[in-house]
Amino acid sequence: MARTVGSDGERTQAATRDAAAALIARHGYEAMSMRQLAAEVGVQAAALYRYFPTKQDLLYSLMRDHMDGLIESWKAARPAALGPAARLEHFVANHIAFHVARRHSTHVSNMELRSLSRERLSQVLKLRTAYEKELRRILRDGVEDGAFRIDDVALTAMAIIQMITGVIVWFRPDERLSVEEVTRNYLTMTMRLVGANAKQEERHVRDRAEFRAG
Amino acid sequence: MARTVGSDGERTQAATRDAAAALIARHGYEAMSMRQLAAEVGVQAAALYRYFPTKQDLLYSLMRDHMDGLIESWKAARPAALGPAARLEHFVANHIAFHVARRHSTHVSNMELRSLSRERLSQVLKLRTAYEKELRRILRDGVEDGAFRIDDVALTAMAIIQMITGVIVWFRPDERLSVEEVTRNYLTMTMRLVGANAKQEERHVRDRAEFRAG
DNA sequence: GAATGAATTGAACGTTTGTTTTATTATTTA
DNA sequence: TAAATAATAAAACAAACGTTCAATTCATTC
Repeated sequence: MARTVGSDGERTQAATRDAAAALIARHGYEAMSMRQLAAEVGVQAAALYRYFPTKQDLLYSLMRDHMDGLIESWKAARPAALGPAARLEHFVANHIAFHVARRHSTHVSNMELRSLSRERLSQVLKLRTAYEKELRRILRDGVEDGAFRIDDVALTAMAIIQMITGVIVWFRPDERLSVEEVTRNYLTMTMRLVGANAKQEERHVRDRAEFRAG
Repeated sequence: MARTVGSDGERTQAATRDAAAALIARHGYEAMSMRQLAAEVGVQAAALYRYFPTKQDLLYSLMRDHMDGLIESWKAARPAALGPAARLEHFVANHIAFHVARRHSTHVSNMELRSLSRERLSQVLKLRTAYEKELRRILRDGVEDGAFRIDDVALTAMAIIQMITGVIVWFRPDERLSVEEVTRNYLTMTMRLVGANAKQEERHVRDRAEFRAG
């Protein structure tokens, strides 16, 4: 036996990525064997090495794509000319939407950093830091123009990110709450968390209406 | 070679637990080998099997102890006769103090649930649920007596737990902020998150003073 | 000081691991 | 239709894995 009928490199590679994300999310990177992954894809283990030189290359590729996608998604969603409150709202909404839509790779990116080599770890962390910087910027702007009351911007940024990323730990889309309801709740909690006052909340609601109007 | 001079079962077992928590926290359960663990303890791998029948027994033991300790710690710290706001404050403070003091086993308990067998997983989850129930109770009480403004108690409880457990992801005790400062920040954020109003905040400050006085 | 039990070593077991190599077949190109 | 290339299977590799077992030495008790 060798090449099979209907075999297609691109399809195999894509199927490998999907299956790997799912398996690693469920069992962990170390617990997933290349043979197990290959079986899921419907191929022999050796075939995977045509697309990913090593197991760790596969992991890095998943993480890298996840982070690139996250940053890209925020670049596309972020409003340029709005006030801090409205920008924070967009940030939270985009973050939740992105992560809920990518539960598997989110789990991988959050849990398997320790399986990366030094250089690759620092590459991924660099992207992560850049992303977090966007949030800190929003918070700082909000403090400066009086929209937020925050004691420590860096600490608050970490708290918010932990909170809104944690959605995927308990949230199941087919249960009691919809993504929209969950997002609305987290938006409310976030705005309170940063001490956005009522007056400010009114203002950002107005901003949002203007933004959506065009 | 066989029994070594000064060897002591209890000491070896305790050292094994500590080393295992540290190694699993750093490299993951699957990535830690029994030989690696034994080397850390200063013993041969076979010796570990005198104290833990299998590798998974060791993991379960760590998690079990962690959860038991957490619940025990809350039982000892929780104030009986105070209002929701004061009780919430105690909950958050105790949670952060406990987890910061036990970074390693916290990491293990949060990351390695998937390596447990079905029955053991459900045992640990049962404890976890019981603990979370305590928080939900506080939140519900606060909603009922008007101290908190909360849309969804279950969702808010998860958000708070994710947020305050996340401390150990970024916090290092030897850096910019002390545990006390960090805790104070998280307390403020939590109280705002649940919509505790100023009037209520005053009240719980008074409660706290009374609690500490008596 | 002999007997008993506790603590550990060292070697070995069968599996499984990530990965490489070689051969073979399917598809595409000329 | 022949040649070239892409995609895979099958088998094999050494290394590492969790675990077991018998032998051996330290510590304690009588």
